[in-house]
Amino acid sequence: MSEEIFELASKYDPKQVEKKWYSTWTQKGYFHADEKSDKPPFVMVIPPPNVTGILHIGHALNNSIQDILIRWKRMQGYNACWIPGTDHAGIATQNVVERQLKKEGKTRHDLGREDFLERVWEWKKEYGGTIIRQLKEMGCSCDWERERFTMDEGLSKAVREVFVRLYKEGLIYRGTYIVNWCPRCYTALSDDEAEPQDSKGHLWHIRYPIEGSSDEYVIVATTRPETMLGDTAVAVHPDDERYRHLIGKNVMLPLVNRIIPVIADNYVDPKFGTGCLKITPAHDPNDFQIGLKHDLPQINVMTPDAKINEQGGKYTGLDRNEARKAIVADLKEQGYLIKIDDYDHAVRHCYRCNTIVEPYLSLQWFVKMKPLAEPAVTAVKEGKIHFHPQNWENTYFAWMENVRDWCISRQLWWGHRIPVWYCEDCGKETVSIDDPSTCEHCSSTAIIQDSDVLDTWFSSALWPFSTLGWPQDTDEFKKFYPTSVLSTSHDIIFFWVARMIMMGLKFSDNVPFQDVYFHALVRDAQGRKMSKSLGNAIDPLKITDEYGTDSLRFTLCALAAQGRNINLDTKRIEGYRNFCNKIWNASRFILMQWNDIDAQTPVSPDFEYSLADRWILSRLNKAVQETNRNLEQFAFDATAGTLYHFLWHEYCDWYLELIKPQLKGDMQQRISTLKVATSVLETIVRLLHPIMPFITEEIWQNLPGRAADAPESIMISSYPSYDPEKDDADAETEMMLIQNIIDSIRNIRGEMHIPPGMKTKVFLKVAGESDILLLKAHAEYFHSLVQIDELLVSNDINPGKHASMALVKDIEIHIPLPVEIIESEITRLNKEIPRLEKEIENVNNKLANPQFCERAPESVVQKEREKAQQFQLEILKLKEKLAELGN
RNA sequence: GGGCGGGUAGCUCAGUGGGAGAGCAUCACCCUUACAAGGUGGGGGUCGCAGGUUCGAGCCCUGUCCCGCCCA
Repeated sequence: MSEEIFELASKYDPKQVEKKWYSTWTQKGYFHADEKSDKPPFVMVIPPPNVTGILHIGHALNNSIQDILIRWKRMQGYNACWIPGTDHAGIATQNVVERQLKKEGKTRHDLGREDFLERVWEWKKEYGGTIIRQLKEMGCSCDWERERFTMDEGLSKAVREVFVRLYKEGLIYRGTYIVNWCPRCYTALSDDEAEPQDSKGHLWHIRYPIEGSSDEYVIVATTRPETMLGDTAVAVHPDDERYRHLIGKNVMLPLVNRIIPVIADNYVDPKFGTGCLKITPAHDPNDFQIGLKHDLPQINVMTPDAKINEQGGKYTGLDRNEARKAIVADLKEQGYLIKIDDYDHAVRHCYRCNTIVEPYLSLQWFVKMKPLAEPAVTAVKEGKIHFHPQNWENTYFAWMENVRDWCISRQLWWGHRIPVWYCEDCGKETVSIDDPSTCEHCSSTAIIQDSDVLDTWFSSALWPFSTLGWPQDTDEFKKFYPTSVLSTSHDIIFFWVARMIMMGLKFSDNVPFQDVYFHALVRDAQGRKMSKSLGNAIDPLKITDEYGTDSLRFTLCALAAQGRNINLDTKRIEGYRNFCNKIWNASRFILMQWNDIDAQTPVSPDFEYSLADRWILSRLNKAVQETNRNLEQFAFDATAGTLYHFLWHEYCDWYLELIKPQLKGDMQQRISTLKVATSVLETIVRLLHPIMPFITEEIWQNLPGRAADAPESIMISSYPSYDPEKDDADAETEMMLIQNIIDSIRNIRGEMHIPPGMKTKVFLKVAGESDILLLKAHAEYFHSLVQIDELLVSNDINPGKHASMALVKDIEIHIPLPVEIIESEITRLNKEIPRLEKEIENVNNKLANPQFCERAPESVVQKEREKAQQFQLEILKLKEKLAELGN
C-alpha cells in the first residue's frame, strides 16, 4: 500500500502513520479483552488521571510503560486487559467550574447545590475527555469499552457499600479533630493534600508574665502570634532546670488577660527557641495532642474563612494576616514583644489552590487506619505484592507503622456525598447504601443527609475492583481480579497505593495487584522539577508533534531506569528519533531489494545459510532472550538498550553490510539471503512493537513474504520467544574473529589517516589451518567492509618492510603502506606498545600474587594467563615491527 | 532531628566483586545508491573523599562531605 513511501522518503514521517494505525486498531477491536476468554489474564488498571487534567510528561511516561507491558503481554498470548478511566478530582474540578461561574459573576451558592452539580456534569461532558484523547495520541491500547469514571453509577455504588460496611464495623467514625483546613476551598484536607512548603517567616518572642508576680515571666517563641488568642497553656520540658519551679503556676496571657497554667510535657524541645511552648489546642496539631493529654480547653478563635471570631475580643473580624499585624503591634506597644528573629519553616499549603492551610478544629469523618494497615503490611512482607524497585517497600512500611486516621470528609459539593442521614427528631444517624426515606431508629421522615462529600482518594482506593463491577460478582471481577501490575508514581504511594492495598484486602479478600512498578519522576535536563513558574515543563504533545510518538515513547523507555529521577534532555529524544529513522531506512533497504523479486519464490532445499546469516540469527535469538528477561524485570531502560544496540550496531552496521555481496549473487542466493534478512527485520519490529507501536506496524505491514494465514496486524502477532536451539556458538565465534580483524584494519587505516577511498592490500598471517580456511572462505566480507584491493591469507607471508601491523589472537595483520606514511606507523606503534606494556604489567602483578592464583576461581586465573600470553605476543611482534621500521 | 536516594567522561545516565560503558556533545576523515537524522576512526575517567573487608572494590562495610526527596 505504501511502497512509494519506502521508495521515496528517506526520512520517517510519523504523522499519517500514527493516525492511520490507531484508528485501524480500535476499529478492529484489538484493545478489547474478552472476560469469557480462556487465555490467562494480564490486567492493569490505569491510575485514573484527574478529569480536569491535561497530559504532562509524567503521564506520558507512566502510560508508555503500561502500554509497553500490555502490548507485550497481549502479543505473548495473554488476555490482556488495560482498564482506563478518569478521576472526578473533587477540589480540582469544583474549582474549575467555580472559576467558570466567577466569569459570569456568580458563585456556586447562587446556583444552589443541585444546579451546580448539573453544571459540573456538563463541564465534564464537554471538557472531561481531553486527557483520554491525549492518551490515544500516545498510542495507548486501553480497553476503551471498559472506560470508567469514579463518579459512575457503579463506582458510586461501590463507594456506598464500602462506607456502610466500614461504618457498621466501627472503622468509620465522626469526631472533632484538628484538620488541615483550606479557608479558600472551604474544606478539610488530608495531611497529604496539605503540602509543606518552605517559607521565610519570623519567630516572635513574647513575654508571658507569671501570675501574682510583678517581675517574673516566661518568654515563648512562636511563628504564629495571632494564635495566642487561643492559648490555653504554656508547656515546658519536665527536666528543664530553668523552668521546673514554674510548673503548676499560672501565667497571664497578654492582650487577652486570660490566666493559663504552665504544664510539663516531654514533647517540648528545651533547645528550641526559649524552651517554653505556648499551647493552642484548637490551632495546632501538636498542641491539639498535648491539649488532649492535659485536658486543656480548646478555644477556637477563627472562622472558617480564617478571620478572628467572636472569641478574639477587639480583633474580631480581622483576617489572620491583619490580626497578626495588629497583635504584634499591640504586643510591642504594651512591652510584651521581646524580639523578632528571621525563621525559615515549612508551612502547609492547599495542594489545589496553594492557599496557606489553617489547622482547624472541626467535626469530620475519619477512617480508623490501624486495623486496615496491619494486613496491608503483611501482604507486602509475605510477598503477595512485590514493589519494583523494592526499596519502596521500606517507605511503605515506615508510613504504615505510623499511620494516622484518615480524614475522609470534604466540605465540597462535587464528589460522593457521605451516606449518613441525621434525624431531626431523635438525633441519631442512619447510614445506608440506598437513600433512606425514614430514620432507622425512630422512623421519622425528618432526616437530612450530611452535606459533605468524601475525599476523592476514597473512591480511588476502590478503583482496582470497583472498575470491575464490584460489589457485584461480575464475570469481569471473577476473570480479571486481582490485577497483575500497577504502574504509578512513588509520590502517591500513601495517597493511593497503600489505600488500595488496604481496601482490596478488606473488601475483596485479596490483594488488588501482584506487582507495583514505581516509575521515576521526570525532571528537566538539569534535574529540576518541571513547573509552570520555571517554564521548564516539557509538553509531551509538542514533542510527539515534532519527533513522533514512537520517538518519545522509546526515549522514555530508554530512560526508565529504576531510579528516582529521570532528567529528560530533548537531545535524547532527537537521538531516538534518529533511531526511528534508522529502522525506517533499514526497512527501506530490504524492500528495495525485493523490488524485482517475487517474495513467494521458494528457496531451494539444499540452500545453506551463510556465516553472516547464522551469526545474525544467533544474535537475534540472544536479543530476544534479553528483551523478554528485561521486560519481566521491569528493566525498561535495558530493554530499549538491547534493541537499540541489536538493530543499529549488529543488524545495520554489520549484518546488512556483510550481506551486500550476497545480494549481488544469483537469484537463488539473493532470495535466500533476503528471506533471512527480512525475517530478522520482521522479528525486530515485533520485539520493538510494544515500545514503538506505530512505525513497527507500518513496516510490518509492508514487509513481503508474510504467510497467508499470518495475523493481520503486528499488534496481534506473537511476541518472539527465546529458543536455545537457535543459539549458534560456532557462528558467533567465527564471526567475532572476522569482526575483530576488520576492526583492526579499520583502526590502522584510521590512525594512519588513509583516506577512506584509498584501497590497500591486507595480508593475514595465520598459523591455524581452520582459521585459514575460515578467512579465505569469507574474503568477501573483508572486501565489503573495508577498502582493500587484495586480501592474502596464508601461514607464510612476507608483507615487506613498509607495512603496518596488528594482532588478533595469533593472527598477524599486515597492511603495506606507502613509504611516506611510515612515520605514522612508528608513532602508532610507539603509542600502542606502552599501552600494552601497562596492561601486561597489571596482569603480571596479579599472576605474581600467589594468593590470587590460590583463591580466585580457576576460570578467572586462566583468563588472566591467556591475557598475559596474548599481550606478550603482541608486544613482541609490534616491537619487532618497530625495530624493522626503525632501520 | 529521623528515614530514603544520589555523587561514574564536557552533559544526561547505565553498571550483576574479576577486562570502566551508552547516548549526546567533541575532533579527524568521508555526499561509499538504505540512512549526513548517515558511515569510519580518535580523544576524553583519581568512579565525591578517607578508611576497612577481600587474592581482587565503581560495586560490600564504616566514617565523612555535598546534593535531592520524604517524614517530624
